[in-house]
Amino acid sequence: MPHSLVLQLSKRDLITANEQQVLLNAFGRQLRFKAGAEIVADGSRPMTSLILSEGIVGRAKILANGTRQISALHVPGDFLDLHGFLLKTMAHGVVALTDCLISVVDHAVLKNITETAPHLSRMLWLNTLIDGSIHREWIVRMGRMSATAQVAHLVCEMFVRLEIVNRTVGRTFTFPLSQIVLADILGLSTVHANRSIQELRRSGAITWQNSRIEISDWTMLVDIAEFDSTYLCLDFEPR
Amino acid sequence: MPHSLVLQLSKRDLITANEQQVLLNAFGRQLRFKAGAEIVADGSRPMTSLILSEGIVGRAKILANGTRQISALHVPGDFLDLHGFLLKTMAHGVVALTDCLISVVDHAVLKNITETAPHLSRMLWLNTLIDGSIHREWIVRMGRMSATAQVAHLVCEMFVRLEIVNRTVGRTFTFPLSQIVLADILGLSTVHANRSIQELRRSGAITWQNSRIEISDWTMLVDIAEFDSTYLCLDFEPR
DNA sequence: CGTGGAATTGAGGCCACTCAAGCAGTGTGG
DNA sequence: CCACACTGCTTGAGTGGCCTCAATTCCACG
Repeated sequence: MPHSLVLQLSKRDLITANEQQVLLNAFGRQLRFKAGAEIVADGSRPMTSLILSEGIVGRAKILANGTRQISALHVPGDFLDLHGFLLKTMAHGVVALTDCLISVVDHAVLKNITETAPHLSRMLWLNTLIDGSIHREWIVRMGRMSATAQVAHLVCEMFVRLEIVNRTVGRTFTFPLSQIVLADILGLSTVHANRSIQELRRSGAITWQNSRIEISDWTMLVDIAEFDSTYLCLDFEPR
Repeated sequence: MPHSLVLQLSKRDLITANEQQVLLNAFGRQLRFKAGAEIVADGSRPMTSLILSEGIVGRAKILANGTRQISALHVPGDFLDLHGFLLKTMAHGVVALTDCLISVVDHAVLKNITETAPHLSRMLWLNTLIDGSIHREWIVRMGRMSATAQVAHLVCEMFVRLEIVNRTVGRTFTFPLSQIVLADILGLSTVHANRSIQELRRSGAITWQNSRIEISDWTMLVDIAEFDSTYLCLDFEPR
């Protein structure tokens, strides 16, 4: 089984054997983090970028009043801070939401790829563009959708993203995030996140218990969420 | 005066005379759009990317119930859809919020740059990474900040971004967007956007009348907005 | 069997929403 | 030159979604 990163890239364009080799050679040491651990500190200037191999990770920002907002969610195969390669200074923290396994790539190696492997560089660029596309969708979700629709949208997105890296089984997947974390993703209070999840359950589109989500009615779920997967860039084509 | 795009890139790293030439040679024909015009359609597959020379542009998505959410705002020197180069299919529309002047770059030319000019390619990549960084900040803003703080944050961001491209005069700048558009940016109703602006005016941090914003008390404004410019990537350093 | 974290429920309040009307500035046609 | 539309800003009133605080239940685990 290829690494989830290769699965993700190969979903969007052909990654040659040679390019795969370059990528895997770029991987340095592996790190493990416990759920709740801070992986990259807000304001830091990392010299490496991180690739998630197992677990779920969030990009988070803590506000003055102590509240937290999670601005991105990551599944296996995602880069956690590829943007740090060029942005240099982190404007948010990166936090493990479950136990995680992570691989490290030196920025020097990334720079070398940009100097010698144009197509692979474009695919890494694409990786960050998909990040951005997801961000925009979240902005739309947060700005104009009801709490219940937001939950539905998140479930749709997670299902599709996890399916690409073979972390779904049929119409089900495990999603071991507490409702406290969910609330920080959706920009809601814990109480209201809970009630919104309940309402979505009552709709009959999903069942969700003990970190296990089953999509009982995909059509209904998509309808509630107004979900259109275009923003996830799922087409295989030359880039 | 160099083009605003060069101003923006040169703020973050040295752009050589040769690189500037490559960029300006990439510019194709110019287009004009009236305020309110659709520049790129949601779902389309453009073969070019657009650079804004004059005016203000938004990336927007219309929901089923007819409401609109603007997920990004663009000032002169910004690429409007550089992400379209690799994402291929637009997952949102691009709309002129004022009268605009725009330059066109063929994707083929961009591809050639990625094949032959690694550093310039990284700077274009950086451009899209800053986009993404702004998206994340907006998510935080929308998820966890009060309406008034949101307005304050937007004013801070717009001031800094416009200052880089010389569109500010002292502590003032023109911001010719209606409150209807403002509401679509902030994810609020028009009425509440209006009341939030009024509250910010009452605080004494700004005056805002007839599309002209003056920042009377930058420190107070930053304080209300919890504004930290790190996410705008304003440091000049090798990338 | 006690403990602690997470999920759930209840009650009350506030922030933001909708609907609707009034006002001000600007452009247009008679 | 004025009546008039038209658009955008402002205000009022009433409603509802989401919030806070607090208590209770549930469940995994030592």
